[in-house]
Amino acid sequence: MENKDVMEHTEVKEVVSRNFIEQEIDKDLAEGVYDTVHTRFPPEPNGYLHIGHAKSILLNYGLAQQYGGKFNMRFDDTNPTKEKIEFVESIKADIQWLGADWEDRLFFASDYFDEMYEGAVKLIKKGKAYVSDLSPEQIREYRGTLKEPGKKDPYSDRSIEENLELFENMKNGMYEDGSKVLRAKIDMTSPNINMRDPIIYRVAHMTHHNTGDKWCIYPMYDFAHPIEDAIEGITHSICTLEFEDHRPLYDWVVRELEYQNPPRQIEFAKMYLTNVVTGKRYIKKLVEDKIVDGWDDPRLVSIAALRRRGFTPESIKRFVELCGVSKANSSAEYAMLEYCVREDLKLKKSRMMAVLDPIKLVIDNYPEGQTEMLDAANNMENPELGSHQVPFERELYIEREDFMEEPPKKYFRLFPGNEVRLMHAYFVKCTGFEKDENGNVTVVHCTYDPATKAGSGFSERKVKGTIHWVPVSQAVKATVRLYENLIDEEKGVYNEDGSLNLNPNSLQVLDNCYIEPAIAGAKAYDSFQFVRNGFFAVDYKDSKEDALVFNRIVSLKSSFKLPK
RNA sequence: UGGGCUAUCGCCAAAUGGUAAGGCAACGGACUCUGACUCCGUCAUUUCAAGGUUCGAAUCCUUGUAGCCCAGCCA
Repeated sequence: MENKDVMEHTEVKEVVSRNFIEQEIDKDLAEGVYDTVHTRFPPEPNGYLHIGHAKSILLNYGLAQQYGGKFNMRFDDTNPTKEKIEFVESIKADIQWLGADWEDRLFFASDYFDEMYEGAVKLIKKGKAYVSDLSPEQIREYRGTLKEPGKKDPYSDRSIEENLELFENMKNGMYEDGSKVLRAKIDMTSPNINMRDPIIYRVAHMTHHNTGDKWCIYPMYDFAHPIEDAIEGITHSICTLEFEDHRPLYDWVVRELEYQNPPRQIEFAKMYLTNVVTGKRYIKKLVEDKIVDGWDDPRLVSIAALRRRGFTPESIKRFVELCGVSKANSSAEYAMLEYCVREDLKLKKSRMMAVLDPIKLVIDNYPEGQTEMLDAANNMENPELGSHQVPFERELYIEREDFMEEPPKKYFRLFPGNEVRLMHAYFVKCTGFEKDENGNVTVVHCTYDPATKAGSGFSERKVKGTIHWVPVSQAVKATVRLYENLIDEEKGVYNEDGSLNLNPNSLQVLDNCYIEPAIAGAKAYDSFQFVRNGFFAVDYKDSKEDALVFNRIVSLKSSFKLPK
């Protein structure tokens, strides 16, 4: 008996392998290097967050949760020339939306400027830092190249006293921007360029969004970051691969500053997504050229854009989990993101009916003027979501593509003589159709079978197709914006000339759509409608317009293709 | 002979010397009140390449190859 329980328990328990960061942390914990896990997300407030940041946020937050540790939010605002206060709020909002909770630990690197200054003084006193008068050009020259070692900075032999005085003068605003810097004295011949006496403080007479005009010297990332981490008691400073070469410097700083239990940096590969534009340069151009309407245009992958497009925090979290963490450069397929949102939404949201490209369906044997209210389950697979009423009447709108005059083989929808189910309603059999002078179908005629009412248990015969509809007299006219990926899936990101290969159909405005009355005016209705193989979502950017956003989440490839 | 990092299915990714997990995608088939969903099945004799060590190698060694990152007073 007991044995059986154990067996069942083992079977139920999913065997999840640990990613390399978890393995490193496990080791640290086992060896007693740290007795807790404390992570952080340290964006520079110089732009909006995108899907790539989501990975970092969720990774850091997830690790803290998993190990019962803490997660800090920190703005890495050490360069006033690039940062704007506006971004601070949007970044905070996005992180909260994603569900990463920093509790009361919201910090700014600029809060530590005093301690950083003291750290610099300490280095000078140890003979590990000096003030250099070299110009930016000279600094570059002396640094050497990737293959050649650098040359000794002629100012590197200044006395401690002189350096102390000079550095204080720097702080006191006695020098012009660019005229003096504080450099760490490490090794000008190091094969690692970051170790060739890196600049750790520069002069910048600029008002800082947080510290105002208190400072005119600002620490460089390489010097500031390890200090920020150490002050906050961060154990694992997780960042992206391009900082790998900076790790020796990170370790040098915490060692020379003699921090106890210093944090350690671990790097992972950034996440790229296929068929989307991630480069800031390109996004800027897209915005400038008015191809997209801003950084939160639903076709972009900023967190705000994904939110507008209908993605949920849960779906993004799941996506990040599915992608995993490694040190190999890779890019995930957009299809995986789509899978995650479908998975998240399919049991959670109501599925309403809407017709995007309407054609009239007349049920000739249904009494004129009669309306009956049909009960429509909000979600067939999840009864807990309840139901709502849909008025049914003689004239309905159906999707134009749900009728074909001459159907190809295996077409299960409406065509003369064929019977289909109207979702939530009756079976209807196509009896004919009308065309206008251009040969376009304008009206489809059919008859319905009262015995086949949904929910009646009718089982005499079956139909292969089911189509959605809305009642003509009560449907609400709507404008639907249909978004698809910006990049053409088949052709890749770039054209041969290097320009972006944009999908001309990435945005289609459909202004002749009809939605069922239940969602009329209910902008905040948290509904998604699976329309054959996609869904549309209410646009979250409420103030913008009353449009619904149609989002073709499921690839059209998986559906029945109409032969051309 | 600059340095650092990476390489496992179309895309992610596990395997830590014991005989290539899993997910996405794709493809069959069953089911279906939306051709969706669900279900069931298929999908790496081989891990960038070539040698070597070993009873045994994706894992260790050697030599190559390919890709990414680094010469901001950016982060």
